[in-house]
Amino acid sequence: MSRPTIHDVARVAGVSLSTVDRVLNGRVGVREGTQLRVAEAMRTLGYERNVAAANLSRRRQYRLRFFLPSGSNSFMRGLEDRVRERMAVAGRDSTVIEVTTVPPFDAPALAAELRGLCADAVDGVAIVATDATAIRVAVQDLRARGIAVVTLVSDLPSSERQHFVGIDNVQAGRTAASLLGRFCRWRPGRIALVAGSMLVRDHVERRLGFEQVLRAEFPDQAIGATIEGLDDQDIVEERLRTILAEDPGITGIYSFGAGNRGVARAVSGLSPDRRPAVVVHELTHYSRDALLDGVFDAVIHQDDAREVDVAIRTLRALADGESPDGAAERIGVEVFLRDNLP
Amino acid sequence: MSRPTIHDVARVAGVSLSTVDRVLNGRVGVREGTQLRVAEAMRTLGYERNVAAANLSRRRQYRLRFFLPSGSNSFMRGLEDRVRERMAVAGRDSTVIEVTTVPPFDAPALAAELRGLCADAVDGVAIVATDATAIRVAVQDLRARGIAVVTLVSDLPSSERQHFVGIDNVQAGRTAASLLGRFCRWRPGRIALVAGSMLVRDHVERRLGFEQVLRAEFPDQAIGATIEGLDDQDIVEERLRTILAEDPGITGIYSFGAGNRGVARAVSGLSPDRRPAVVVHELTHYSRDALLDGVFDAVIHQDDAREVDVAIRTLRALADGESPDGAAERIGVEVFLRDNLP
DNA sequence: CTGAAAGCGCTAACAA
DNA sequence: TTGTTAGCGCTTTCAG
Repeated sequence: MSRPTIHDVARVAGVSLSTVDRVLNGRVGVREGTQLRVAEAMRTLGYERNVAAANLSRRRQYRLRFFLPSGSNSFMRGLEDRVRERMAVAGRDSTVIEVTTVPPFDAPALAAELRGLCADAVDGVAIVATDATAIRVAVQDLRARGIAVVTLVSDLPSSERQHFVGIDNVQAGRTAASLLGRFCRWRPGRIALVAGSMLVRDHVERRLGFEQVLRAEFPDQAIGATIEGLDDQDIVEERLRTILAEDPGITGIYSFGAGNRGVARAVSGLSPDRRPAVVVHELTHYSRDALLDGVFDAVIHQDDAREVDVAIRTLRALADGESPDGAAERIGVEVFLRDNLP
Repeated sequence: MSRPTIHDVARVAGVSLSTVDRVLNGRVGVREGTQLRVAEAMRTLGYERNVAAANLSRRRQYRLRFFLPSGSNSFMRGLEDRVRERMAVAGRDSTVIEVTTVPPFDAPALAAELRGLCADAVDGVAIVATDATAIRVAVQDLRARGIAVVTLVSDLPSSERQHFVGIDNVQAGRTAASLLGRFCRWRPGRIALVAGSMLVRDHVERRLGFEQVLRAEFPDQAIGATIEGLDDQDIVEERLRTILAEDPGITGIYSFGAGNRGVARAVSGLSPDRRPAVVVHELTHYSRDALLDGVFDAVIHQDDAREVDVAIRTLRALADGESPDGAAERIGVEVFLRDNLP
């Protein structure tokens, strides 16, 4: 009726509680035969350890640390807010969370921070990775010191991070093309691309996915001019204005970096009937307003609150030596229109 | 440094553990003055109860029960699968879950089941509601017996259910219009509507939202014929075929009931260049295939796995007398294209 | 009205 | 190699 406890296991195996505890936790100093008897008892009883009780007894604390880029990027600031919200209530799950911000795109700075971490002060870290060798090495170091590592939002492939919490950016690009292609279907033309920096892996992936789908499925839409806005709204605005003035055949815009405010300003200058369909990334205060004003048609989004939660759960599981449940914790590419805003 | 415990509170207030416990749990038999001293101590220490320890001590079990419609509706069967997945691992959170299926749209049957529930066998129930007075009364009864009640997927407004876990269907309809309007923007025509039954509240709401947006924002698209498919794929297929044959000006189809297979079959009979844009509800095995085949353009979805999780968390919180965190647990209207499928 | 003591399921010294 | 014992933070008898 109620779940079996170590007492039951001990009784059935004919040993003491401590012995059960030892084999349960894979500690040394138990004769092979005894181990087998205990394991057997567990199996027949269908024993499952009560994690809450174990944590209570052990006074277990999960000490986690988030490394986020500093700067004015709205998405990152939102992400930080979400982390701080979790910080405030993390005590309930016996975990303490800390945040460190580091200059964006500054691999040496991040690597230095990571190197400074002490294994008996932190159980796991979540990092918004910059794709650099220094970071890969730092991650390898952390793992060697027994610290769990997940990447958040931006991945670091072929490193020793144990998990990536974020969206598939190729899929995001494909989705954008799928939307824009349909939005412009009966009106052949060119779609302008606004990148942040093609040096950032996410942006390259988004563009790749976009081109794949647009080429294959929407031959009446060509890829027009591509501008690199460096995630700066003013640069984006100015270049985009120029392009739009030069080419009246632009039917759509896909912006896959930051600088949404620049896109909004450039587009809202146009007369409504000439306005192209616009798809951008990340739902923020600004992109939300642009959706509501009818300046943007769709926003491709990743759920930052969910990403933070998943990162926390994943790090806790990893710290306990469990393997996180990938499927359940997947972060999807979300699509927002004016009408399904949260 | 570590969180204060009732020991600390007791010491500061100059009382025993039991007294702290009594005021903590609002039990009777504590002099007013003592109560205040204890409350004061809690405040100054910033005491927060350790729920895990409390549940351990109390050997608390959350006993929850889901009532789902039986029948072949793919979405409901998927929902049931999700509940059963949770059942299997619920023990870890000291909760036991049971599922009861009842004939769909059969209010008396559901009401009878609910009436049979015993308060000392169940702490909370989640029901996929049928909008009927008998159910409202049954819910009132459950609440009177101290059982927590949430509605799932389909709400029962102005009843005593404590929470609704599901999407806003007006918003879903608006989103569909927003998509279809854009998909057909440069090609004036008529959009055909496929309802399940206009007797079901969800469907009425979806249609309402759809009309609102289509009328206001996409005047070049009229609302064409509306068919009532009774959630039966064969009926849907036949009627839709008729309509499509009669009216070559149909640019889009919005199907907001079940019967997706019927829609897919009717549409795939058309030559590709005459094919209307198609938006349907609920991502299932079938709608997924239709998306991949390019027969459907978009699917409006609600995340059933998430709904089940949220329902469980909400019921647990309600059973503890807490008020669930509405904002964090909101279920959004999701949009899937071929390219952002999970 | 208040307090002492036993115990929830598990872990961690410390003995044996 | 194994067992005994005292907690973790809280609840719950049962006395006082």
